[in-house]
Amino acid sequence: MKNRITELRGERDWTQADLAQRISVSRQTIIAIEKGKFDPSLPVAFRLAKVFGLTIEEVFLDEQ
Amino acid sequence: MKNRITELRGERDWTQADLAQRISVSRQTIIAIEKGKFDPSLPVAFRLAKVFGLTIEEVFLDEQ
DNA sequence: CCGTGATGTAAAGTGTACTTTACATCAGCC
DNA sequence: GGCTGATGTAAAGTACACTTTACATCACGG
Repeated sequence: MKNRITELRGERDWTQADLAQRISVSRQTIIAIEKGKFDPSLPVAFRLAKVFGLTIEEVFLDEQ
Repeated sequence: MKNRITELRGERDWTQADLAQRISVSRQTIIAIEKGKFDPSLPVAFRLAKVFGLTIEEVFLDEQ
């Protein structure tokens, strides 16, 4: 499942460590999600959408 | 994380087995999610929202 | 009654989300 | 050249999402 996290994070000039702290996960988790190593859990997905002020559907691409 | 799955499934007169089949998970997974035993993964959450014709935010309640 | 369908519980196993720690690389700066 | 910050990789461990199988309960129709 693709996502726009690297892009959205860049727009806000946040480092991976910044974002990790904002949503209470480790930096490794951010790296893994950005690199597509795995999908976040639903609660983490909600926190990511919220921190960017977007909906989950706007952050994660449902490529069917 | 609360969800409206039991309610939405009921409105459509689908059994747990029906819904499980439609989104390609086991019936146990539906039971566990309805009973709040755990949250679905993001891909399963997307499939649930899609099968109900709603957004993830409309199916899952982000109680902060 | 008895059978059937829908819902539920339990347990054991597999895979994945997430953590912590440690180290590598690369760019920019002084 | 050496320091620092940002990004990345790797590995080991924990917690949780999901599966399969098996069995219990309860409502309903015949």
